[in-house]
Amino acid sequence: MEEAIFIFKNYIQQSAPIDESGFEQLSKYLKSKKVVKGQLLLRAGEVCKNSFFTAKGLLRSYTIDKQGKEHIIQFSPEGWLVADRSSSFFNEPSFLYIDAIEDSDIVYIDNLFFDELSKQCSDFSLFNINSLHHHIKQIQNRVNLLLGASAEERYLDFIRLYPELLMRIPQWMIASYLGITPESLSRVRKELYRK
Amino acid sequence: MEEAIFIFKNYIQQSAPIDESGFEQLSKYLKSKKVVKGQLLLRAGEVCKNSFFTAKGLLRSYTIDKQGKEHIIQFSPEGWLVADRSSSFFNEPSFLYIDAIEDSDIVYIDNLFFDELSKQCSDFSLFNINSLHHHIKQIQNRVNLLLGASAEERYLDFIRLYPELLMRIPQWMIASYLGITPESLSRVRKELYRK
DNA sequence: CCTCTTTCTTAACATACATCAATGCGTATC
DNA sequence: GATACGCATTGATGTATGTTAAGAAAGAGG
Repeated sequence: MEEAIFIFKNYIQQSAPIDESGFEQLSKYLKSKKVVKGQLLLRAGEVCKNSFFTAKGLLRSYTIDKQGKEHIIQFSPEGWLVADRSSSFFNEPSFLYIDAIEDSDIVYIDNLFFDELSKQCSDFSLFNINSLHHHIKQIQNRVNLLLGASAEERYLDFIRLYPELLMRIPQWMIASYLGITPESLSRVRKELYRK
Repeated sequence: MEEAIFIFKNYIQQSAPIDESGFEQLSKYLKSKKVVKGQLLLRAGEVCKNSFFTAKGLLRSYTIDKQGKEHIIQFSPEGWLVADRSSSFFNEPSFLYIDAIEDSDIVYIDNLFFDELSKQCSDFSLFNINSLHHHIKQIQNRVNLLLGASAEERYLDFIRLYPELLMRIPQWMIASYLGITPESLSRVRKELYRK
């Protein structure tokens, strides 16, 4: 078994008690791929047919607005799963782009994988509902910060939540995630040093 | 059966084929209440033990930030269900307030109602997953607007999405929902008349 | 019907953040 | 090792939105 798939299997087994042969059956829905820095995995307008599990490396998902500006929605380092859930679930064109920030080992997971797994294993659908709630909580928190917190506060929150990502992600991307310009982030950081 | 409960029953039956006696059994988890304008239904810090179904009237959910400013998260007119899902699901203190914008008829739905209903009726858990995805889609869209759209664009989007609420909600609340001040919204509107 | 409160509007002024432009630094590329 | 490119920083300036304050309009309550 390829290493990326193996790592993914361990990830799944944490939430669903599936045995080797059960997993084997589902493995037709999985593809391990190496992607290089900058490579696109999903393009806005496409229907999202896969989830992407990062075995090694780092992905990002982002939108592009009318003025052509990117807005980063999420980072996805090792052990994370990323997809456009709405697009998958409703079978609608995605408005997300997903690409690689670093050379990465990714497992492409066909949506059918989760359907099958849920059928075989009720623990997994519980896990799925759990992760939907986590997702809501996380986005909701982001809305709150965007509504009520300054650039500095949002940056501090980012550091608190994702300290290990700080050195791996270029600052202009962090700025994009925070909803500010790279110049502003630079100034925020300068101000924080001063203190 | 009280009218509010009756309306709620119809709402449920749209997604779950439950018969009278089945519903009767679950009705112990339901309470119909009249609430007056301004009345609090949920306070931040409490664990959210209920969902609230609006049979008549209008609710709002909101947070209060460190500086004491309110940020409206959601409006909930007739036929809508509102709750702090994260708080209910994870059994954590809520950070939401919910109160009534108008005198309203509300059904208080104990969280157990949905648990029981899901057990009895698999269609309903499907409905539930569906609505979780809808929720994610909606919040995600809001994040996008906050990241990339001007006050005017956000206002126009609000009008597009909730035209029927425009006259029922005071403008300062709409401003709060949009993440701007009432004064700014007033200017935006003036500017729109001019065009 | 009058009073009191809340909401909306307008204006002057303040500020956080964006934009534009220049510079420097690291590091990939050949 | 020279070139070039992406990224971070800094400064000058611009702009959308916030703040404060006042008055007008609308609505609620007695």
